[in-house]
Amino acid sequence: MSGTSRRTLRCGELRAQHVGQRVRLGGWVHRRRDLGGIVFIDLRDRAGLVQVAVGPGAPDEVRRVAAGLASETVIDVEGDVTARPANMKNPELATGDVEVQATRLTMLGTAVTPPIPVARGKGEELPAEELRLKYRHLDLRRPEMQGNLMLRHRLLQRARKTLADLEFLEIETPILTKPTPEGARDYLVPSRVHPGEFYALPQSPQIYKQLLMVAGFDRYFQIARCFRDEDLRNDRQPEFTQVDLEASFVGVEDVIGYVEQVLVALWDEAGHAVARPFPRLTWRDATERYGTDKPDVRFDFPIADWTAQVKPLGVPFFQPALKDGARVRGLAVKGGGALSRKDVDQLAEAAKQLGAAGLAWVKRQGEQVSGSVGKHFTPEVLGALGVGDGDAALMTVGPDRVTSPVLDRVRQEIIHRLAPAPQTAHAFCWVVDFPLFEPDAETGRPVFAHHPFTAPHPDDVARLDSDPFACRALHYDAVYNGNELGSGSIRITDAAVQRRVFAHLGMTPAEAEARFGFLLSALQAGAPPHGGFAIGFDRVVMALAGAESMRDVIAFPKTTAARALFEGAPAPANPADLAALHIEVKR
RNA sequence: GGGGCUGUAGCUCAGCUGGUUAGAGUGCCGGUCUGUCACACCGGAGGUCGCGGGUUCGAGCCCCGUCAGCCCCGCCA
Repeated sequence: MSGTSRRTLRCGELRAQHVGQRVRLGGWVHRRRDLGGIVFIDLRDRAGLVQVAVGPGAPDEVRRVAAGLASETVIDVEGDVTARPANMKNPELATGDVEVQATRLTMLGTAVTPPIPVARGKGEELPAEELRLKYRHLDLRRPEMQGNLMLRHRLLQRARKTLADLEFLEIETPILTKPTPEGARDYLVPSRVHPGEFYALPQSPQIYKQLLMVAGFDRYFQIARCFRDEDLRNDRQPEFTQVDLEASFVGVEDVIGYVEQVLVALWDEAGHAVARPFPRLTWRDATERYGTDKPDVRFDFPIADWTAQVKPLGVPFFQPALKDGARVRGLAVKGGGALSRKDVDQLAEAAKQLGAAGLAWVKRQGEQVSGSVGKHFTPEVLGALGVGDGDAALMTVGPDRVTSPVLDRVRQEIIHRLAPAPQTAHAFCWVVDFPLFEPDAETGRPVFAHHPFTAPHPDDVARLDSDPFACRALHYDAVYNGNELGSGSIRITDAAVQRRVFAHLGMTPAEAEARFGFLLSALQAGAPPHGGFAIGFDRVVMALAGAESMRDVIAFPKTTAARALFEGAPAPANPADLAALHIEVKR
């Protein structure tokens, strides 16, 4: 299959079975070892490395070319595949049992000395990320990056096949869409033919896929590129890929079932067996036990409410907050005695940065109790909290909105520092029963926690106006080892309910009509019950590739300042082009 | 928008309390070498210490500003 008119097969595909054959190879000079009388060339392509030998018996022309080959030159080699003598095999190389004795050798593409190395020694540091992005064509040649992108390809194919087998139809939706006032900032595209008007790049195909359900396509999916003009993170790029799906005549169970099948297939593609169904926990339990809506449930190490046990101890650090009705919450750390004073100080510093008053700690060594609030605790009290010999307790006090993120962070840091054995390698879970509203950061007024098309929980619809914060949404998140892999919901299909929701967002009926009239009129045209999900595909690849950064699973990613260093985007526009778009730039 | 870390040879880094001519490994160039696989050995070239300003007799090192990359908070319906 890999053969062409200019090669027999790929370099990395050679095996003992090819011994005796004459082959023609094309590839990049990975490394060259010139021993004088004999030259070895490691020739590389996407399949791997093979050693080409140019010995004293090779034609003079071949020896002359081999002696002058620079790294990363593209060459065309013809030669005989020979078995290596036993003591000259290289077990670290898939092709290490054989080598190619070159009989013909030509340079196809000369290469200047690469500014960053492609071939890297064991333990050698990677070049600065800035340089890796600037010389992306070289960075992408590295076997690690080739492996990441080849895995990404296989996962994409597997997602497609899995959904197609489940009778989902792959349908494309527009990239030039309508700006939306809510949610993330839009990337805007000016219209040439309509002065002063703009398209937006989609933040997700949300409304389109709902329209496809109204149109009767029943099950839709798309490998969708999405765009959000927000500040970036290690796992957030301004353009990213979702495995987006939507289905009709479904409930929460159906959608969760489809998504589990896709995720299990993707993990299988990467060689990991994962059991279904995934465990579920409610949003309330997740935030109570883990302090976050994306808990890492690989570790059975929950946050506990210790208010009842700690309040009677009269610890000065806790008293003022306890008077205001706050709770003391903490973590019983098995083996926490191993945490150094420096560890604890750093944890406390991190806690303060997240708004905690501080982080109180106690260590128990037999009958000895020490720590910042140690003198208030006895072994008996600690035992009741689950803190045994050699363990530690870390705790803080305050409103849940502060203690939850603080203890989430502390819990993650402790897992990182003490590196306990996980109970499972691949811990999926569903977080369900999210609240429909959350308080606005400034006004405290209820605002939608998700997008405004999410259906309220049927048991809570009656409380929509009277007690909005108590209303749950038919919204669910897929979480893997503490990472949110995606979210979805059952949608509102009643136009009247959808109008009420828009009114909740502070939109007048006229505004709702102007912004979402096309959705409202669709819902009145006979809308089936429907719901869906979007899997953050880049995060899936990150997890399965073991990549530290999303940039390592995207061929041409942006920097944290949303720049493309390779091609140099964004860039100032030509004044004539701006004029044609009716745009004047103020600086 | 805010905070932190980093920026010294092509690359990865060291550079003490501010003090003479800024170092190492690797890559590159030249040489020796017939079994290496990060080949080995000998020799050599290579520096706007990110950029701008300031303090000082003197700045890679201290101060201010700025740019870039990375990490985090805000943000991401």
